[in-house]
Amino acid sequence: MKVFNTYSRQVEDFQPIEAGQVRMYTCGPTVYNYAHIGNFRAYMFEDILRRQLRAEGYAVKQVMNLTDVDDKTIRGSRAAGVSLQAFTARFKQAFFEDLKRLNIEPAELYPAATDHIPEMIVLIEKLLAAGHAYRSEDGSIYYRVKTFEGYGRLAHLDMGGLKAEARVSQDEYDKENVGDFALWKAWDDADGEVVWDSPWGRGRPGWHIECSAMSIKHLGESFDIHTGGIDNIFPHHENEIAQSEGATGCHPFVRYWMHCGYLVVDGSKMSKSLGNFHTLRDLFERGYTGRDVRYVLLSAHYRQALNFTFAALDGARSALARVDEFRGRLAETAGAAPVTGAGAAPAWVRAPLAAFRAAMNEDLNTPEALAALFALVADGNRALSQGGVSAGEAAAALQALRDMDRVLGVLEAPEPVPDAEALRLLDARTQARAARNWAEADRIRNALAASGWDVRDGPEGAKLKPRRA
RNA sequence: GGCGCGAUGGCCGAGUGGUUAGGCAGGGGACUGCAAAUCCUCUCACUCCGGUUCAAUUCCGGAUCGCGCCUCCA
Repeated sequence: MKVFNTYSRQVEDFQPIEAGQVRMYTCGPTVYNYAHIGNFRAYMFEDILRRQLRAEGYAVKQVMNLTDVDDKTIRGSRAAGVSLQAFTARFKQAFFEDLKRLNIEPAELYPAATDHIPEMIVLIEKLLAAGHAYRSEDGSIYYRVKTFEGYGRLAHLDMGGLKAEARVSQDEYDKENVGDFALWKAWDDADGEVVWDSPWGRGRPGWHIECSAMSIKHLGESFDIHTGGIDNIFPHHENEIAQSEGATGCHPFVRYWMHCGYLVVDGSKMSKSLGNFHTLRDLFERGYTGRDVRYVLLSAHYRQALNFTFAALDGARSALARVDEFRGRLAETAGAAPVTGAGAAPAWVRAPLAAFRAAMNEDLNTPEALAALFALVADGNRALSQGGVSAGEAAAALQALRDMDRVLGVLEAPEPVPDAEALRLLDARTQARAARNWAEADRIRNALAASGWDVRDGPEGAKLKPRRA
């Protein structure tokens, strides 16, 4: 399997530290609001990555952090007049609900920042002892960036050329250098009751330190993959490297850094003022499903900017309906036929499956993988129409779809079964048609449509299909 | 100013030094009592200007346009 490593800016062969076992850390949500679809692009990318790794036979241990203490969560909880914990609990729950609706596999572990304050303090003490950090007058602790050789390497930034401009906020006036970043923030009024004791006085952790502390604790001082959106490259991931390697002396902290591109909406960055800001919940209210959204997120390569539009969402729905239709045809042909060995699969099943796997192993090329899926659909439909498909072959094709869906997670969908009343009406219509009573037949067809069923007349009689929006 | 990304047919979106990406939409056909759905099938492309090459959408240079990062946004 090949993956693009941000650190080297190259596609590399993936080799885990421990054979057969992948340890990966994925930067999770800051739980101060409902996540938007741009956020979910990252979680989707990570889901596809872990699914493909598993499909290739690796055991995966994925750790995704929950940032439940930072400026935004503190501000939000104070505005809402509730405790930080109560405030973030609500959005943690919403986050997991959303993941489920997108059919994103759960990570093995979801550590929360507030549960790892002692580990962060230990890490900061190590950095202080190593001379990588210093205490400022107000009791905050900063990372002394110039002591870490190679700082800026991940982001390809030359820190020497950094302009000392006015982006330094006022509460950071006592840093030695503008590039230095906070490991520990001394308490101030805005923090309210959000405070922990530390060897340097009361305060709270900086943002970056949590990921170093939690990844080291749960994955070790050196692990395989670390992911996030490209906006995390700098400063967050750059700082993580400096903190982790600075504290442990272990290099490399991470072997493969992987980042997904932005999601834009109608060609523009998502923003509330443009009215193109969408949470997952907004889309559900408009009648779209997690499956529709998931398909759209799969339709572009993860490193490319993805243009999210409602036209794409509608297109996703149509495309998935075609796959559903195909699976239905296969199931009828397969009947109860057993899935035999791979050798029994016809070429029109084997070739797309091989192409699918090759595409996914080439740095998760999901658009090409979807093309392989549709090659299977088209070739299979053609074969079915020509009547030359055996039950065993159809079963093999169904198995191929399941194999693909192990990675895509978007194909299988429960189909509602017609109720007794609908079946009775269908039967009545069949009799009306036999009597050439077209008016009555059409009346029943309309009645069925009103109750959510489409009637499909075919060579083998009429069938009911759930009506699509 | 520094670093980096992108420009593909109506829309979305892969890829390749010479041979079909794919999806959606649209046209045609099959099927049907009529429909719908479905299936089959077809049209439409590689921002511009140079260069390398037998051959460039693909490589190199430049231009134009769009976008991102440069201290806490996935």
